[in-house]
Amino acid sequence: MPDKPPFLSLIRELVRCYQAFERYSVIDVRASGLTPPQFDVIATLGNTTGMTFRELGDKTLITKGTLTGVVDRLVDKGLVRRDEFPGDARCFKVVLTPTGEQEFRRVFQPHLDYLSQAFQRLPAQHMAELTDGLIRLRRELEVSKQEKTKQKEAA
Amino acid sequence: MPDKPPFLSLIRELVRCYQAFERYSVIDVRASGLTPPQFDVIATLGNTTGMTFRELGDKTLITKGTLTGVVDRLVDKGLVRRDEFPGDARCFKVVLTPTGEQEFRRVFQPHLDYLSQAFQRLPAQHMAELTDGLIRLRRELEVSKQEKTKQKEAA
DNA sequence: TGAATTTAGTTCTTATTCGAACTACTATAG
DNA sequence: CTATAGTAGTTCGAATAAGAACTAAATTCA
Repeated sequence: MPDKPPFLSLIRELVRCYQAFERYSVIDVRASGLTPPQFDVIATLGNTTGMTFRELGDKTLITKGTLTGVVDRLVDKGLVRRDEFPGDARCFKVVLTPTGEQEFRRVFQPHLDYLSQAFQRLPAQHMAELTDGLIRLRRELEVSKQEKTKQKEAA
Repeated sequence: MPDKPPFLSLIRELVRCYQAFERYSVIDVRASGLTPPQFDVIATLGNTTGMTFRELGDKTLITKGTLTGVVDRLVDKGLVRRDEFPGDARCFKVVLTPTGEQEFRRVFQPHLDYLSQAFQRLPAQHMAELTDGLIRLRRELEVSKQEKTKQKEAA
């Protein structure tokens, strides 16, 4: 059996580490009564004056078709509102309602505290190196994706 | 504004890096006519004599409820079969059909080649360090999750 | 100005995704 | 041997998820 190329190990560990994080995080998120995407939206809208679907989608990485449904359910729960967007009638400004603000304060900081517990035993130096490594890898992936997309468009 | 704790940057980059990888990978996977989970199942069953739902779920990280549907659709496509499992009437052995084997050979190695292109510019040393860092982080997350789960059970 | 193009959100379809309840079968304890 | 507990898959319900088609509004540009 030939040696496994190093990039396969890296992919494997990237995926497993991400999943381990999600599995840890979701325990606390679900306890709040919100789904992970709903939590993500509330967390993103907190301490802002609201934003359009496009902005919200860019930050949460939720595609617009999905975002419509997520926001709908948050509106049903009374946590979020679609406001007019002055100057562009195509847009909405998605804003936390007072109840939504309250919910944000109730769940956000505690969730950060919860997350921080899992990182306590990692030296800051180690975290910084890992962060840098991930940034570099992401750049490579984004560049490669650009190249592939261009190849497609050219065809 | 206080400094952002290092663990938040790390989380952010872990998530973004993972998503960047998925977005790059999925371009090639979709071109094969399979969905990502379907591709994952085919890739996992390739070069094996088949395995139970439980094994398949463990390897692909797909939960059993989801796996039923994924396997159903692969059966519909003629790529996979549910065989009897001798000795335990509760189990199936999920196996690639000859068409499935053919599909595996058609898509698997080319996908690895596709993936490897994105990693070409990263030094092997760099990949190895990043892999190690991810493993350490995953351990911390798994340990923390264990602790949280135990706390819940105790309550 | 007016046609063509782009952009913002919604809607629709198909496929996951998870958790929980359920069925059938197996293993274990007494 | 039998009541109980555990395991393997399926089914169900609610929520995502991506992409494509669609509507309405804004922008470009001839």
